[in-house]
Amino acid sequence: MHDDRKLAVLRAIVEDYVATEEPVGSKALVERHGLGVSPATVRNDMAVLEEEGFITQPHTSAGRIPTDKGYRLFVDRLTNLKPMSSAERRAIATILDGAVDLDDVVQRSVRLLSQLTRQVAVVQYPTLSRSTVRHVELVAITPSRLLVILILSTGRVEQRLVELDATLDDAELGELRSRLNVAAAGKVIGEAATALRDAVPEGDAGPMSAIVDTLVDAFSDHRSDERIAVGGAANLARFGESFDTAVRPLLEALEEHVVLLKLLGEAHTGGAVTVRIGAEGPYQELASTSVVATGYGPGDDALATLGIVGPTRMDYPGSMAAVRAVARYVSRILDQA
Amino acid sequence: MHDDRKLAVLRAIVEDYVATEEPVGSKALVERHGLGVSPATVRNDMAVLEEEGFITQPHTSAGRIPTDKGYRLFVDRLTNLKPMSSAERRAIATILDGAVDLDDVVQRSVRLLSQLTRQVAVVQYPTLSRSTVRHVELVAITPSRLLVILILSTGRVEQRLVELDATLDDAELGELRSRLNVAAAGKVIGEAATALRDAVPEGDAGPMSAIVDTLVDAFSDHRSDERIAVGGAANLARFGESFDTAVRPLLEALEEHVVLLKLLGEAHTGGAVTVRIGAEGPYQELASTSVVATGYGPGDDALATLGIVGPTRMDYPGSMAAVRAVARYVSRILDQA
DNA sequence: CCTTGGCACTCAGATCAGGCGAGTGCCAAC
DNA sequence: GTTGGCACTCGCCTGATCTGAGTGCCAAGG
Repeated sequence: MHDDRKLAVLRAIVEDYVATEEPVGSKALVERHGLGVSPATVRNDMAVLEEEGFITQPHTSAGRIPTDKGYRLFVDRLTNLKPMSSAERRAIATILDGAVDLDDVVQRSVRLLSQLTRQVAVVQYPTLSRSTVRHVELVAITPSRLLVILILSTGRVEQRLVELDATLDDAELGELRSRLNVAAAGKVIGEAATALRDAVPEGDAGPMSAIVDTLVDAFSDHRSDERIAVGGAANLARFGESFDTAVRPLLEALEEHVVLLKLLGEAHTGGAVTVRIGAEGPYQELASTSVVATGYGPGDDALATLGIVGPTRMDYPGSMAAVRAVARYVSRILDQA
Repeated sequence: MHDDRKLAVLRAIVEDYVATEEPVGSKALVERHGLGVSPATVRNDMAVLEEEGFITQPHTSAGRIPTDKGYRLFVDRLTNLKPMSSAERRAIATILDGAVDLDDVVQRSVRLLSQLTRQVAVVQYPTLSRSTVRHVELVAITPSRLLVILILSTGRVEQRLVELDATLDDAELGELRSRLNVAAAGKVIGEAATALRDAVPEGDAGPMSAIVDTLVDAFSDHRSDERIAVGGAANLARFGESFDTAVRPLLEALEEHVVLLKLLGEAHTGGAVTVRIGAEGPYQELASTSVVATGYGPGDDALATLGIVGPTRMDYPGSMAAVRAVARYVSRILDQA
């Protein structure tokens, strides 16, 4: 038996099943794909594939459907990323180029990804941890209340309100501002934190100390690391079938941003698009969903992750191509900013 | 026939149907509620209620369920807002008091509302349109690139990047900054826009002009008016029943923030909690969902709207109480800020 | 005039049997 | 190694039957 024909059969099964959502039988297979052999031959191949665990029968008198292992093989060895059509490329470019700020880039990316793949899209906001401090700004709201604004290289802006014991005039405020910026500007936030701490005189309990505390707190505040945008939940409606086994757990996971981050996080391996299929990894509740994700960020740094979540029965080549294309384009935009 | 008993029957039907999700028959009714009359009597009442359009039969040999009109009467005349338990009050207080900034307040409110009501919660970010300018800040990133930061009274921060033809030193920057703040600070954004325009010398094409253009653009940018937080979508899983008629259109609406805003917007009538039931209003696709919403904001201004969306068959008294409680508490927090 | 027990009637949903047909596994022939 | 033939399996569709909750109506009682 030709080993590559066996693979061709697997590929055909995956493609048909993804397209039709129905178990695929030997006869339909040879008709739809020009395999050049008889159904009987295909049946033999399928028997072997089943024995090896790549496909399975939902019930005795039905066709075959791919197992997780089958999808895995398909993704790893049989997938040539479907190149995006030029229309799609143009759509990505025009939609993302219209963005006015970081928030908008993320929002648009989510929307775009969900439309391209017709799946649920997830985009993590660029993390603080590797970004640098661009500027610290102080704004007096009243003489004793200060708004501390932190501007990061990624374009993210954090703000905190500080109540002071003392009051400050404009000159003192200006002096404080410049001391803060000298200490922190241009540094990665980890280093900025220590530099700021060092800039506070030993035993100081005045405004400077209070502000630095607030800033350091803002640095280490992982809320921003956990920020995530989700879009295309309406696409869940399309897998009306297994509501309880697939849709419900997924909806729950989408609310749990921590879980989502973990799911996406598995992807963080270089520039490649990562695929998690079915029960791979933890989260058994999500056994019937797959994740296609990749890192993105300016330069070669993967500051954050974006991807899609959908049923294991999904169009992997198309999804992977879309995820890669969007990630590349977003990265390019972040480069310019 | 006693008219108030008829109403009692309607109330009982609504309560039972909401609780059990099943059409309620005359016998079950008298058993569960101490109506003090026989099933036959109730049947007569029900026949009248049906004739008047408050209840209906899904099919001949079934019990009754409330119509939209029935729910409407129930909400308008038969509902005493369920007071929140003291535990619930405390939960609201502790969760919302922990918020660090406006974004966080909104996020927490959504989460809270969805948990209290077990429905999908929607919270609109406070709108720009009525808020005032607290401060304008300029930050030079390079001598010719400026980050313009707009801080509003609601705590919202908008930022824009401006490319200048000229370069500016620190002194010039400071002077510009103070001119901008003199013109805009403390004003409602509409007035701030005209004041800023007036502050630009006739025919000026320099930095001041470019910055003012950017600011005015940020004012009129309605993106921020349309910002919305959605939470608790997982609760949709609970109405597994009518997936296509109820869940799908709702999921789609949740993505369309414009639609959501319109839905919530109908609520803007003073401090009261507004209820839209089923096919009331436009959006026929949402015929089987109801909206419970109310305005909120500092003082008596309703800057924005928050509420929940769920099946017409929902616990109105509970939902209304929760919406009102959260809105009040959020308003109080905005008062302090 | 309202209420109540009685009673015949209706009809959705559950249960079951029979038949259909897609798909399989196996085998003998090429 | 491939192919046609063939008996077999079994999920699902269809139609028939049964059950029971719930109704509408009526005649009797307060």
